[in-house]
Amino acid sequence: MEYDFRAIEQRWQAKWKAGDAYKVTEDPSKEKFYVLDMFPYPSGAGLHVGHPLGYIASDVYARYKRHQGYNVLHPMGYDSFGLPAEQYAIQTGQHPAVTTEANVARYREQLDQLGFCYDWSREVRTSDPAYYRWTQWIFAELFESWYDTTADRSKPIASLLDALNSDGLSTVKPACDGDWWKVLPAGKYPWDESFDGRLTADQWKACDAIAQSHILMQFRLAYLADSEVNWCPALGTVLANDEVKDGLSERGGHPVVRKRMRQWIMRISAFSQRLIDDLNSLDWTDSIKEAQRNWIGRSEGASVHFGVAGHPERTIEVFTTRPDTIYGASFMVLAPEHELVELLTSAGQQEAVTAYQTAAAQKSERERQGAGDHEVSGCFTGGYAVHPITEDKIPVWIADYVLAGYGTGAIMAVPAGDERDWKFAKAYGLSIPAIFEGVDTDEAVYTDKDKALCNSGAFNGQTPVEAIPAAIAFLEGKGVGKGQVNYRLRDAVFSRQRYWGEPFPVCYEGDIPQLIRDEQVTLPPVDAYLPTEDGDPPLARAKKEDWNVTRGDRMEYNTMPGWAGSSWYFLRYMDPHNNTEFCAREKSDYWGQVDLYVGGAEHTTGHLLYSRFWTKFLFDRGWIGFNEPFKRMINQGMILGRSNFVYRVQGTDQFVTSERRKEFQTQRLHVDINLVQSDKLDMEGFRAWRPEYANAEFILNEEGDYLCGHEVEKMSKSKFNVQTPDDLVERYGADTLRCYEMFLGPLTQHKPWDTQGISGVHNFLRKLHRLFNQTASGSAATDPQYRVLHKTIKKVSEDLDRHAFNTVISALMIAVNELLEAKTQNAELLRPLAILASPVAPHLAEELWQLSGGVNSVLDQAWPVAEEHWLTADEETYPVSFNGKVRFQLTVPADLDAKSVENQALAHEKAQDYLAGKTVRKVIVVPGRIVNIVVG
RNA sequence: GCGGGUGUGGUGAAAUUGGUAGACACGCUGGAUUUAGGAUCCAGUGCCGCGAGGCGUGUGGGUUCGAGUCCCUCCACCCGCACCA
Repeated sequence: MEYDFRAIEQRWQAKWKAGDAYKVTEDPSKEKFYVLDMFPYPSGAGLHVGHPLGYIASDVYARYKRHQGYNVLHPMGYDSFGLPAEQYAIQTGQHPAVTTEANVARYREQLDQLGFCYDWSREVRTSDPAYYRWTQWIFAELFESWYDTTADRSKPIASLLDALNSDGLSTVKPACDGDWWKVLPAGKYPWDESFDGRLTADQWKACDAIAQSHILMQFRLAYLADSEVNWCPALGTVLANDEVKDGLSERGGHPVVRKRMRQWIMRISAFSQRLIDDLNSLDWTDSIKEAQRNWIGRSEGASVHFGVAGHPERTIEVFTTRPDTIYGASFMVLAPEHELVELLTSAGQQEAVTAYQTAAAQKSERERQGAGDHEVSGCFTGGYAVHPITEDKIPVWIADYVLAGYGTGAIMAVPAGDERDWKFAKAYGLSIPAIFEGVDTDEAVYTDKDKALCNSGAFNGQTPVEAIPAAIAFLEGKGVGKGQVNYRLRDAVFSRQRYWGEPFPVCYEGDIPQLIRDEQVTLPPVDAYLPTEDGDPPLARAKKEDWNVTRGDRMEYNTMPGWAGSSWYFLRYMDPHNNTEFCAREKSDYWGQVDLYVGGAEHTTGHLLYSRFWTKFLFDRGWIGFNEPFKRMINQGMILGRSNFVYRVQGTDQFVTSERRKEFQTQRLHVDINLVQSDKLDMEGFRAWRPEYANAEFILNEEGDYLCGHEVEKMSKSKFNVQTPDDLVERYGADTLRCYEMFLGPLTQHKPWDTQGISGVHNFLRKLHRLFNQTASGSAATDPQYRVLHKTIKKVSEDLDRHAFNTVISALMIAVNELLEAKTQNAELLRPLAILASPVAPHLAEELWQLSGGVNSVLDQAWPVAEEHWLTADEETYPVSFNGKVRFQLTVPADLDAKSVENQALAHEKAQDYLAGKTVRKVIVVPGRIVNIVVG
């Protein structure tokens, strides 16, 4: 009987669907296992063969865990808010929901044909109001929370109000901007210029409601603030730091500039240390953990206050990791945007400073970073700072290389010990005090830490390692500085000036935002998906009656960023239809952390950071019982395309075969891989492909073929190298495609797609099918056949445990080859093999399970156990080597002791050739492995 | 510059604790068969050599009876971050 994969796959997909085979419910009697895929953004292009790689791997693992008796949660959904649908809407006027719906349907169709074991009753879509209602709820709870830095926990805002009313800020330390009282919007506050942030209960109570709400805003975890944001004019929206690459937007590659805007912001920075510390509890690769640490960017050092000459009441605060080098600070540099620039600038320098500031503001982020080559530029303010120890007056400059967004936006420049400061000093002729013993820092900068300090007062003779803590203590004693830990991680901008995202559950009364919590705010229809003429976001176009809720003076016009919905979706799968909570605590207690998270490595840094942040927040507030979302994570490698090329002789319609292209001046052109078989071009097909090739003539090779060139590169439409899973499922079946993608190589590695190899895997499934079709009643299984089975059980189980899916397929191939060779006909023996094959080839496995007399579905069969006695052979064959070179094989009884093995090896007739005239110095016998005879 | 990773046949790769390098496939070569197909079956296939044998896991060294695996050096490529004080 032929392997009719179409009939088999259709039959079982229909039966599984009819029987709800993949539906799971909480079952306290069973141990749970949560296997999650990164849910896709449903793009219009559909899936290519690279997309399902991770889905197949997680599916295989989920099925394996189910066989092992776990209650497996394996859901799927869509990250369905996003830019492409909106941009399509801008162009066509079609509502993004319509585009999204169509794309989702297409994705579902493609996913279904691969036979995944998703429980589709748990599907979520981030753009579904029933879902984003809870994204809005989490936002609202963040708004209603503050971060207690003493307890290192998020707490409800009510507890902060209690504290403010009774003790002001004397007993609580909420996470906030350092100088929160300086950035308050205009209003009436009961304090004067000298206020330093130590708010008393009386002052608090003396504030009116508006002032109180402004103050409270400074402590909320979701807060509104004017801040420098990454503004992308082409996209008309702000972007988060991780959405900007090299000063260009990640999507579309448009220039990004800095702009000051009032935005919703998430206080993720309060979680910095926990986000670093808790990485230790996770089973992730070092590279992902490192990327997280890198992004958070912790550095230890000191904050130091320099005086301002002529303004004894003001100080310039800087952060430094090298407080030991403070005696070498010969000038200061402020970011051009620094608030003290105005005060410091002398009349004579005013013009130059303003020009420099203007130029800096107009530069794009990319230009400002010098696009890699770090040119020095700066401008003297004309003002001076006072060194906190020597009390010398040192000049203050502004320069691009000091970033407003890091530290305090100001540095003490130590040219002797810092590369950039040194370059800057050289460029502008500033002094470079020598502070390292025996180092001429006039010639080159010295950044190592193994020379003692000099010209450094009390620190003279100490190495930096000793001097750093000493310097911190000294500065603290003098009251001009203190030890400090700094993080690169900034608070995350949470507003987007787009239509296709979650609307905020917020309205405004004046400029005071009010939460709307009793009714869900849904996206109103708009007449166009572009900003208004006043530059307001698209939602400002909605008329009052278009909103389902209108309150206050106006609604919030911004929407939430793409990462909002994807930061908690793994929780919603646990309780997807709950309309009173985002997820019932009993459900999240049962399902717990994601045990295995599979996805691409491309955009994970931000996603992981944000999901971890929200998870910690929800944990702090007691809504879930774990503080990290993903216990273990695997990044699948990218499947690369294999492009084909034709070579057109320049200025002609002639195309030359790859072997002879050097004889001509040619132009290399991508050709559709569907027109190429084993690099041979279908010339007729090529002519028919595109009108400009209709008259193509070919210069062929000796065999009369046209051979195409090839190269491995990313799959993309424009390279005509996209392979869709649909074609392959049609031709070989889902099981073949699943097995082939797993067989291709280690999951985590990038690898080129090569359709040719698929025939080997397809053959394997045909042979497996044949093996079961040759069973005969009454035929007994032999011992060697049992050994093959149990060896395979062991190998497949171990390989699945360590996610080595490629060798699982090899092991099954070997088993099938050997069992066919051994003419196995016993159904009893074969049945466990169907279970072993079921994770990778579920349809065929089910068919063969039934065929071999299995009861119920193969899906629920217990995973077979390898029996030890079948794993040991009666005889053992040792490779016998002389001085490490294997010379012959020696077969002995398996239970023979090492000494006897040694004797037999030495007595072996072939050994005599190698022993002649030599003395045996040593014999090593590794039981079950090898015999090595050392002669000399 | 910093951090992470990878280098093994013509190709994808295997070798889990140091123990026969190249399993399993693809491709290729030869043969058989055939309803001529992108089918099936058999044999061969790391390199050099007629052979015995020698050489082989990016380079060079080291440890060891034994190294793809451990240590040091250098090289190449890929990915992430990057004027972060």
